[in-house]
Amino acid sequence: MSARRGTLRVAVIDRDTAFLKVLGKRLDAAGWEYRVLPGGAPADELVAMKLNALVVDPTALGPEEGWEFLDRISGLMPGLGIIACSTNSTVAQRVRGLRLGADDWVSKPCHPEEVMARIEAVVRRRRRSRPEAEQGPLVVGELEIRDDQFQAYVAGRTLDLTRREFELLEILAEAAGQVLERDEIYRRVWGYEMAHGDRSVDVFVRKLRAKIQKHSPGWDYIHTHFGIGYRFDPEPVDRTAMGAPEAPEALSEPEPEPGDLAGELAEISTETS
Amino acid sequence: MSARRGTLRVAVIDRDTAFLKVLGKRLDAAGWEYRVLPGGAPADELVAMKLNALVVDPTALGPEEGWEFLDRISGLMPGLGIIACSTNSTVAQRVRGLRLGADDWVSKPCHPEEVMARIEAVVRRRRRSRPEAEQGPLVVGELEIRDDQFQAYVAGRTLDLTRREFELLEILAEAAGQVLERDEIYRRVWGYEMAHGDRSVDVFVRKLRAKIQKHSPGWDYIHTHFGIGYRFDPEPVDRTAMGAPEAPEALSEPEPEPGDLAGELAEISTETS
DNA sequence: CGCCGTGTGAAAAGGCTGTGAAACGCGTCT
DNA sequence: AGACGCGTTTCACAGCCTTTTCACACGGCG
Repeated sequence: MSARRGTLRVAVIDRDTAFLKVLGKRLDAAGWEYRVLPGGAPADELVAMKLNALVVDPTALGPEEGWEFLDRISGLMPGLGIIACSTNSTVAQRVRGLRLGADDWVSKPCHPEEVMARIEAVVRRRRRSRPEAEQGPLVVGELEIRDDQFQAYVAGRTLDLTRREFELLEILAEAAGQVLERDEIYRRVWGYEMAHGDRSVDVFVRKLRAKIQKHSPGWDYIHTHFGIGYRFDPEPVDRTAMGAPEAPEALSEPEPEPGDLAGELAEISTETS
Repeated sequence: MSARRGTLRVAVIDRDTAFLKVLGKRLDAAGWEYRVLPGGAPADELVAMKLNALVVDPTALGPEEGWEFLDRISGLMPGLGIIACSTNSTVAQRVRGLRLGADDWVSKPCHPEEVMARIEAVVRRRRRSRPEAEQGPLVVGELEIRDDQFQAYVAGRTLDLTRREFELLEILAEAAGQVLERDEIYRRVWGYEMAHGDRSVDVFVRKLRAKIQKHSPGWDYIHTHFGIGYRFDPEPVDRTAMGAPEAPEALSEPEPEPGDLAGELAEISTETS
């Protein structure tokens, strides 16, 4: 996510000036990028910030709004580390917060160093379980996706993706092999709930496909799952499917052997049927 | 990993009997599988236990051994959730533990419910970040049902189920062994009340049967209960019941032996009588 | 034997997606 | 201010896939 390795991008939602001051100093010293938000921020804004973690005092948002926020934000941004941090919390509150999606809950007063260690632990937990180096440029098929550039490339040439196009591609590529529902895609890219009948996802998929194919024909990346959504999976385009009437069994087509994950996944796609 | 969904497998390394007793009671109540280890256990033994999480009091292992253990085990089993839990810890100790690889650090005395909530949070985060790692792709008979793909497979080959077909199969398979009434099936798949005389469920059961049998003949999965509904139960097809004139006694037919649960249930079904 | 519930095949209806283009919002340049 | 370029959103329509409906055959059950 972040440019440098070891540098994290964090947002802090709190009004506790003393806490903010002390924590801010430490964050500066560590060289982390951070931003303080006085109160709640629009969800799509938080999505756009590409955060690694979020430190939030639920009580700063109001008695009920805090819980709603935890619930909503954890659903909207899976992968974001959420550390709740409040004064005078009860066991029941902490349990509720953790169950709603918080990854950790620290009781104030607390040492900023410990808060940072817990942020690191939460973020590390996420990265560690992704064997693929997540911080490096993601390379799939002929595509190279650089999050530090907000751009994708093929053979070093830029695809000229717009911001939304890039974010859509990023979301899809990070969940490569997995089928994502339209609603979830919309929620994670646009940051709010999709209205019924909204075709934005479809339209952007089309634009993405066009730009990708222009630079990397010979590969199919985004597959449609009828009635569900889309799946990102780079695979060479199947030439046998083209209208060549002559039986081409001589040239061994890439028959997906059982047990081969790529092969399995390939057959799910709509165009296979 | 674990047999049932929602069930976690945990090991606790501690000597604090009071803590162990209280926590154990809660773990039992929640139905989690857990094991208490008095002291350190060989690393390979821990690996073999296929744990979701590990609760450990570093001080129970000795002044220095605790740190070494955290370091070693977190490196050895990335993906394992590690919750440290000790009395009278200092900020420096907690920071050190978290940096060494612990995912969370709870200070005793603590409420077992909070410990469990924190375990859940740690495991949840690990799972969410590795979607492809099967969080339980429900395997029954020769069938493999993957909800992250909205598809079912036999020997790695997709059944090409449509969305409704998949949802029907999922509902049935999750209630494997018990008979579901048409009304309930309809309500859970379609989301609203079934109109009188609606044959949709029947039609989709037929489609499902066709697609399943095409890929997995030799097994019966969906059984009809006259006047009631359907029951999902994978069982080898009974060749003796077939009116096949050619004597196939050479190939040993899988006779459902008495005492076998699947066999017993089988006799309830319509076609058996 | 007759009734009712279920299996089956196919036609009809409905919904979903691909696609091109127009409309809109926004910031920049002249 | 107005024109312009750019990116995003909305719209309409065609084509295809899915779902629903229907008619009929079959089989259990009283």
